[in-house]
Amino acid sequence: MSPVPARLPGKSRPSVGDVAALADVSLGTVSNVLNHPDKVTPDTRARVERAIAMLGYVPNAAARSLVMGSTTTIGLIVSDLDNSLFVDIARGAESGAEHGGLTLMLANSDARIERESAHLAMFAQARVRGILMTLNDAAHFEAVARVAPSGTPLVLLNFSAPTSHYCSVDVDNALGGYLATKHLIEIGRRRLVFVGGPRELQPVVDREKGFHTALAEHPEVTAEVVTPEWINRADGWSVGSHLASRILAGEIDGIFAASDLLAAGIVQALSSTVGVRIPEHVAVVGYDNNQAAWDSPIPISTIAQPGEDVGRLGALLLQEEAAAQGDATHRHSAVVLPPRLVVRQSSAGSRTV
Amino acid sequence: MSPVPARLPGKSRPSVGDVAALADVSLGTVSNVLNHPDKVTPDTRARVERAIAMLGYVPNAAARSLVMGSTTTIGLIVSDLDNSLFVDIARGAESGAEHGGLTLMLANSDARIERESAHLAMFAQARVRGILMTLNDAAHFEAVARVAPSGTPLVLLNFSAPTSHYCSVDVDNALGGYLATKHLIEIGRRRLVFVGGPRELQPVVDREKGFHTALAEHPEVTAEVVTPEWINRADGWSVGSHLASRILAGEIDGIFAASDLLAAGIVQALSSTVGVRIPEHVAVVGYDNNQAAWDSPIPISTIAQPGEDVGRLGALLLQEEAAAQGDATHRHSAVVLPPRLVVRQSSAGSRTV
DNA sequence: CCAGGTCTGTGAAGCGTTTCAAACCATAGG
DNA sequence: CCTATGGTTTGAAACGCTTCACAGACCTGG
Repeated sequence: MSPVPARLPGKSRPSVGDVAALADVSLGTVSNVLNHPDKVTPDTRARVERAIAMLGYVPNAAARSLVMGSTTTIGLIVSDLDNSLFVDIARGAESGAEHGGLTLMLANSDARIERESAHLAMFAQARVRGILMTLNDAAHFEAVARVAPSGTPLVLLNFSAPTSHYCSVDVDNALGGYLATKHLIEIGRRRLVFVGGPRELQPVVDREKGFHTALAEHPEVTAEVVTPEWINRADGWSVGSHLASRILAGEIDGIFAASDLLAAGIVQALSSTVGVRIPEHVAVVGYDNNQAAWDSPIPISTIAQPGEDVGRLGALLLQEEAAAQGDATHRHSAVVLPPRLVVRQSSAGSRTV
Repeated sequence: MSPVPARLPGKSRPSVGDVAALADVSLGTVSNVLNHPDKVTPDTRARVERAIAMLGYVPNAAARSLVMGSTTTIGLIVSDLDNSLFVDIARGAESGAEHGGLTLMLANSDARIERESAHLAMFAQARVRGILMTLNDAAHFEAVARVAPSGTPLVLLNFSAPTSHYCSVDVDNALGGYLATKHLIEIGRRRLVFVGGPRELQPVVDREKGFHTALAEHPEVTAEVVTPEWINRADGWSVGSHLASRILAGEIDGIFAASDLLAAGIVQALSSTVGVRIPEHVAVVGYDNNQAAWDSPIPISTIAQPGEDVGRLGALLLQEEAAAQGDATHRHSAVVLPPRLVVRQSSAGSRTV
């Protein structure tokens, strides 16, 4: 009665053999029903399918991949599931994988090298078709390059491969920095501050580079750089507090922060400073388009990263590379996607002074 | 020179056989070096290990699990990676798995039944040791119960199994509702509103239940219930706008919202209403301890869910159940964890009126 | 010098699949 | 009635690994 077949305690799961016996056909036929249904007479197929249903047979992926010599899975290692950018990337990667009939296995490394290595090793043992991996800095890259399983295509995400041994999909952080700065200048700001993080974070360094590029085009704009310890809300808060008096003094009228959390902290600090108005006295632009940006009391302008595109494109590149295995003609490509500016209240309109 | 062995294009990956040949030992010995190093003489072991390194040999998990008859992996299906609660659960599950020497495979279903089924099927084929799965409502449970692979332990998370066929780890939403309401009453509020979501969401229904339980203990408190279409920020915003005038009129002095997003929307709407002060005129408590709650201009009191504990405990229960496979003495347990109140500015201190 | 015991290392069997050459069967044409 | 013809079905081989009963080497004490 129950669709769930009661399996005797001692009995292990049914195999093709059991199905074949029940349907009174050979092993090969059962396999054909599963993989080449058209090669089997309709009524034989029906008999086999009934047997499969009765036994609750589920193919064993391990056995299949053993004989096939490859799996139908790709692995993705992300560095921080708490950051919505990486969730977007995961989403994109999943859709890219699905497009090629593959399934995605997701692993979270918390940006810790030993966890990255462990997951890499695990994926290698699982003989995944390929591995997607987000990376934040050069140190991690080196560690990864050392242990990366040869023979398994690896595509780097959110990072530009310094060597031509890997494909990569990155977002143009310099362009993002340029866009943010340009925007501040275009709405009339002339005294800018870049608030960045530690030098180890390559993306932050690149964003600052874009900041300076935009400035180079506008000699009339003055600029300075503040480097907090990290790029969280708390860091933003203390930077904001420090800057408040100078803003009131008119020495600063535009802030570009290297992350939305940083920007949100700054906005929070400034909002609670009597007399400072955003965006009238100072315009603020963040980076990432995190929830923190639109969730802020004063919604914050930001640079949005195309996370889903990064993931999807990475998955596609991976499949391309996997298909070209052994074919020496494959050239690793380093794709760089453009971010885009999202204007919100924190930098709306032009200067009121 | 390079630690990465250049594999000839046509040649496939090395197997135990290749290692054995190079090290001049038998297959069994290589296997022993890998799995029972103590059964092998130190220098034989060294020879084998050198061969492994030279060839860049990586064991094939499929072949191993085929002969072993089981894998060392457990699967987790979460319904929404954008919600930090589920990320917490994933973290906990990972640590619980690790504790038992297992690895976690993470899949995201976006709360769509067809994706849940697909992942369930995929895990079944992969012969995972067991499956952890977050569930939001009874409809999903029924769909899942229909397709759940028999023979693979399944533990439900964030959901209380209505039947005794599954273990489950849930959070006591009624208690959470009770705690929130009790808190509002204790800081002196007497005219409360519960803002909930649609009836399909069991957790919301339970939270409301707790609301009424607390009220029953305090006949002097009046209460009403508002049911927006959904529980997002936008819904909160419109509820807040509606309620503003009544708050000014003194008809309402405490709000318990079924989610932090809802609460954040309400706070946002009220903050922009001239004359309404939080918490002086109205105290607000949310639910979930999402980023939205502490990120709000006025940090919002909330009920924090022990997501990591849910995940970790789930993983442990799963291992217990897997170990007891076939042993009829295993009783499925339905664990219910208590949430806890986090007081922030939105309900700080006592009434000022 | 030999019986008995202790370690090491061996190699065949088997795990659940897919594939592919060969066997089978029925039908149609000569 | 015999032989091609073509579509179905068969079953052995192979995938990479672990296990386990055994063989070989070495040592110990009598």
